[in-house]
Amino acid sequence: MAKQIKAESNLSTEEKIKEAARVVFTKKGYAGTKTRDIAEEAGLNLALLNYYFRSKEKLFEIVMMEKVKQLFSFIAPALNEEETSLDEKLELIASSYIDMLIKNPDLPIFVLSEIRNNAESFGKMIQSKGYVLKTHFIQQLAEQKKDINPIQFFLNFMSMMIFPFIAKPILTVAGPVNDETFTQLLKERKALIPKWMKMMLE
Amino acid sequence: MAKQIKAESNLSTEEKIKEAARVVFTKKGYAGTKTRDIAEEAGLNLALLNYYFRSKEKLFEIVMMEKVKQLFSFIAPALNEEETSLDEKLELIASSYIDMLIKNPDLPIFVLSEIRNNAESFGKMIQSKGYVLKTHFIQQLAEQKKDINPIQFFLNFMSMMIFPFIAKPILTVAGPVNDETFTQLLKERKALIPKWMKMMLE
DNA sequence: TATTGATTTAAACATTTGATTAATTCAAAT
DNA sequence: ATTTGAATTAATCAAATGTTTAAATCAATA
Repeated sequence: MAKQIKAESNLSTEEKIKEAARVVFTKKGYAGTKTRDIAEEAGLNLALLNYYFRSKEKLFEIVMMEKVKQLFSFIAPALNEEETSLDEKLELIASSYIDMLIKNPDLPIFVLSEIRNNAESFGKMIQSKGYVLKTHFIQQLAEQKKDINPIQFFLNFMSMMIFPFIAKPILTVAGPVNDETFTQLLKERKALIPKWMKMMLE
Repeated sequence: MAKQIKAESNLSTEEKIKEAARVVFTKKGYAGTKTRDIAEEAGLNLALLNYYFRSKEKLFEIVMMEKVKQLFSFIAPALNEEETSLDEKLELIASSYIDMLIKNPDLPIFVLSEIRNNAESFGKMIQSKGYVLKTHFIQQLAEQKKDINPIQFFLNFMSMMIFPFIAKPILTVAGPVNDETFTQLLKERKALIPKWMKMMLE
């Protein structure tokens, strides 16, 4: 029995291709993805990729743009929220961002590897340079604790949220972690990371 | 003027190929690397790759094995050092590990991406499963603070050391960081990370 | 129903890519 | 100097891969 690639759906052909491209590109990266992989994943004829999207590269750019947004623009607004305290920001961001990453565990490693391969062309995708340092989040941080470098603090925050997803393959292969315990670990981190970040401020 | 790929050297042909393979594989990943790239980087005839190493895959396995060792076996012994206190371990590991990463900034993203693409086959490269949890480091941690999950703590430690190198392309493109300030940031972290880790234990 | 244009398909094309081959060069041993 | 086997090279091969083409199918409209 030939394996069913995807449940038939009422998506448009164009959208089916895009969705398949998301799946395959995210899993295998640009260089590792063959246009035939995407066609098969979508259950569609190979020529349709070029019919709807001109080229592999154009299709990739669309997916990449989406994924960069998904990874970054998620945090940006929360950092600039005027209403919330620094502690609240840490809690809200950690909780929602980790939830998002649990649903998209391949997202960080995908975006970060691809950016490395093509650093220049992603300058455009990123909004104004130095945005992070001008946010309310950083202001609040500077007020509360003057002797910590805001970049270092922010880097710690991002590290602790994102790195586990990048290291997941190692943790499951080498360490005492399987798919379930990994998710459990991550859920715990939603509350733990803000706690640890606050400890660093004392 | 044709660009000089590599300074002539007295390395053996076999070693020249391996060195070129290290450079190109680490920068572009397995799928993104063409055997002709490696030959050109080495300044050698393409056929020599197969003459000395049978295939691209075999050559890759050799390089990958090296790089996995470089990334992991560096920490393993230090974690099990009987002589040093927990605080000392944090300081020694952070300092030497970050130094190593400054010299090999592409190492983490390379190894972690490739493992994702081929998780199974790297189970063999990693030593005994659950090694980390049996180390002296973890014992000391359990004694000092019983209410913290050792995996979480260790994950934080690794996150804060490794993640900045993975995020480097973004930091330089989007943020207020260039190559010099990045290295400076990382040097500061050699002393800061142990300090933060200790704060988490209070 | 016939027509028209969009959509889909199988086949083919040109290039890239990993690998091999057969000839040549080189260095050491006789 | 000759011989011998290893090392190197240019050329080639076969498969993979991104793309295009021309024909077939479909759906809407006249």
